[in-house]
Amino acid sequence: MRYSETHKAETHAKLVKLAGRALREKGPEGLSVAELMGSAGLTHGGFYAHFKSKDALLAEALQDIFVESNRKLGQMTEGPSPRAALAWFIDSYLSPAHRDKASTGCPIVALNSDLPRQSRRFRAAFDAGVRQLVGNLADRIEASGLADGQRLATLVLATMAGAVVLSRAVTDEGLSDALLASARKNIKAQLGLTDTDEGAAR
Amino acid sequence: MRYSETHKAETHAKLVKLAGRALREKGPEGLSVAELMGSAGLTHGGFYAHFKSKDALLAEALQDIFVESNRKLGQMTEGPSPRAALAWFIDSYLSPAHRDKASTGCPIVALNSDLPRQSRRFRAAFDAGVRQLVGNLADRIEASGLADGQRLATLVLATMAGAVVLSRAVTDEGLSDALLASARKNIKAQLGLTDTDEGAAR
DNA sequence: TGTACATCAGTGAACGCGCGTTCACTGATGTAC
DNA sequence: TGTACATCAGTGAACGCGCGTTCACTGATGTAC
Repeated sequence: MRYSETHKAETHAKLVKLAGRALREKGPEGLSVAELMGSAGLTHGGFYAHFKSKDALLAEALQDIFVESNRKLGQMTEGPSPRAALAWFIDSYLSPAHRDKASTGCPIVALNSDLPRQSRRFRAAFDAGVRQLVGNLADRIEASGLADGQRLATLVLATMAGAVVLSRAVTDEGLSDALLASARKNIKAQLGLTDTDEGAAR
Repeated sequence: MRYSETHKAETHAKLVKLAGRALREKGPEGLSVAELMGSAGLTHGGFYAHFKSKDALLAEALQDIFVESNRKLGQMTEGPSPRAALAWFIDSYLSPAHRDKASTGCPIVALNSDLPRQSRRFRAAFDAGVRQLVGNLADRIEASGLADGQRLATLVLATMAGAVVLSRAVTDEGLSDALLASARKNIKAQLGLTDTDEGAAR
């Protein structure tokens, strides 16, 4: 079975994408090499033609997740005014949809408590990703006319991540929704944005 | 080797305490039965004289952690004025010491991303613990003369947990310290407390 | 008072299982001659 | 044009390991007679 020239690279990319989702759903320990390969329609032995080790895969998958997150944030803020874009980002981050779908959500929420037990490599990728995201968000905040973007961005991201974390932990859905809504309102107020639900909330 | 009447209960309590620390340090999957028993000076076989299963231990350890957390919060708020007590709690939650010692810290920060993969029993214990903590905090907030304690307490806890989560993820210590400091300032401002570092911060 | 027996927290060998990793192999196709 | 060989993504059996869990056993002490 000879394959096309791009075939291996395509398989590799597919594995990274699948791993990114499995990583956020099941965590680094829960992601199994055999299961991942199976989900791509392959057998476990082929894994090592693509990655040096499971840890190498995890780091690559995490990098890809952050690249994707930053790309999405960039996309969001292309069209509308900086203020509307910011409101939209906050609404979508603090939406019940984000809470309910960890597999495509923010890695900070999905992976933070696994972090201390992971390899230096993985933690470095995480750190770099967070910095990028904060920097990106800081730019949007300053574009909205606010000073001290870096500090505000860090604070906003921490608050949003904490709110989603807690909203996932709480069993009562009404309470969980209320928490997200009140976080949306609170953060927007702090950024001087009006809470008109311009974005994707609810 | 016959033991005193209270011996078994003492051993049981000791195991729960040790498990509570190991749980926050290594996570539910990282905590090994054999290692736990070894750390108590026992062999792994004896475990099942104390707990029906590993999962039963995890749930019991988690309950104990939350009981302890609530006890501490109660203690803190006994002596001083409600406002000073609240400031003290915020400072100690957002302290570098809390960031650096997960094994005795807040379970929300240490365990949140493991939660979705745990048993119903474990998640129920977590949920109950969070509710207690929120209720407890809401009481302190209302005692400080603020309305809407429940909503504020949830928001404050989410923001604090998010800040510690992020401060643990960031490698740069200066940046991590700054994040905690700015969260302290921000939360106190929202609660109408002056940021005079009345508590244990730095 | 002395002996036989019951108690029971803890021991340690053994189990089945899933994991990450290795490696000799396959087999369809491109290339050399 | 036809044959022999090289290529290489993927296969699948096998490995060593640590895990949670089971269970027959130990042995110091309290109790019964």
